Amino acid sequence: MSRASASGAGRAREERSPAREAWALLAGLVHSGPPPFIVVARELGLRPPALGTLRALDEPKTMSEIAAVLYCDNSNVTGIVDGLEERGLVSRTPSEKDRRVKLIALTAAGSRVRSRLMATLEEPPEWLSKLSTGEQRALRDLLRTAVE
Amino acid sequence: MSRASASGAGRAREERSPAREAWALLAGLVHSGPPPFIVVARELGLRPPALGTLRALDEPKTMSEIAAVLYCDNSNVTGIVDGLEERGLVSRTPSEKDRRVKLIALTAAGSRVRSRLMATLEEPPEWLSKLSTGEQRALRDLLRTAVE
DNA sequence: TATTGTTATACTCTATAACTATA
DNA sequence: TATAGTTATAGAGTATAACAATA
Repeated sequence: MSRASASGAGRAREERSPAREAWALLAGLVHSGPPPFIVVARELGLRPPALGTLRALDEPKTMSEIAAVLYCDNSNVTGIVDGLEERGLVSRTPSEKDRRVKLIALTAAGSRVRSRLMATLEEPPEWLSKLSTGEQRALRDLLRTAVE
Repeated sequence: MSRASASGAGRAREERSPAREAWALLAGLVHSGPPPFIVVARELGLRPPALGTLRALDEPKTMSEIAAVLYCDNSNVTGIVDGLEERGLVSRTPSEKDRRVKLIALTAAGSRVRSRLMATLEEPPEWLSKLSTGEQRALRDLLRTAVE
């Protein structure tokens, strides 16, 4: 029996799924260093959910929208925004259209903190920077295709 | 002035750094759905740090090693392992070489939970599965290069 | 009635510091 | 002395349920 024993369709010279291998390789690369998000959170003296809230505030958002971004219950956002408000990083104002809704927006100080955060997160990791420019372009083009 | 105004070396036809764009595209793809790790944690009734501990236990590890994987203080691991031990998912036994050290190992039940976890995490996301096989191979090869 | 956000509660995660038991 | 792990403490994150205000 020299035929492949894997479960895939009947393709000669069976190979391990390239998608699965790519995904495993990517996980290994991404987890190879300290998680940037946690590192930045410590530098800024904020906890990850608070930082995730700042990241989401590219424009003002409601409490519910923030809960959706954080994948947590609505009730948690109250405390998280409370903390950010006490630090003077966000403001909380009722919407004029529907007074049940509160709009959370960055203050000037919050905008500065968010800029520092985004600058760090947008910095490519070492494994990516060390690829050749041609390889970086090839990767970029593949990811553009994936985004469609 | 038709020359590029960006800060890079003097290359004609300046382009945005392909590494930065690739990194931004990747972040967008990875954050496009609910975080699998959090989803699985809820399904299994475990919190992310407890799940991260199980994931790390491909073989027995010390408390300190687990703390390093979780990027948290040593003292936190006590409570996390306590919870896993109460659920019968891990065992805690002193090392024979150095009795200060405790070795944490999966039980049979813990091994089953870890298998379910890993099966989910290893599943490629939709954006990757929908690439053509050729594109998947090209991505895999690029990532192999990055790993070296 | 339904929805947005808050409060109350209980539990988990987290860092710091002090402690123990080994080395 | 130094190290591995624990305990104590205080504060933040989390889900559930009940609630107030608004729609």
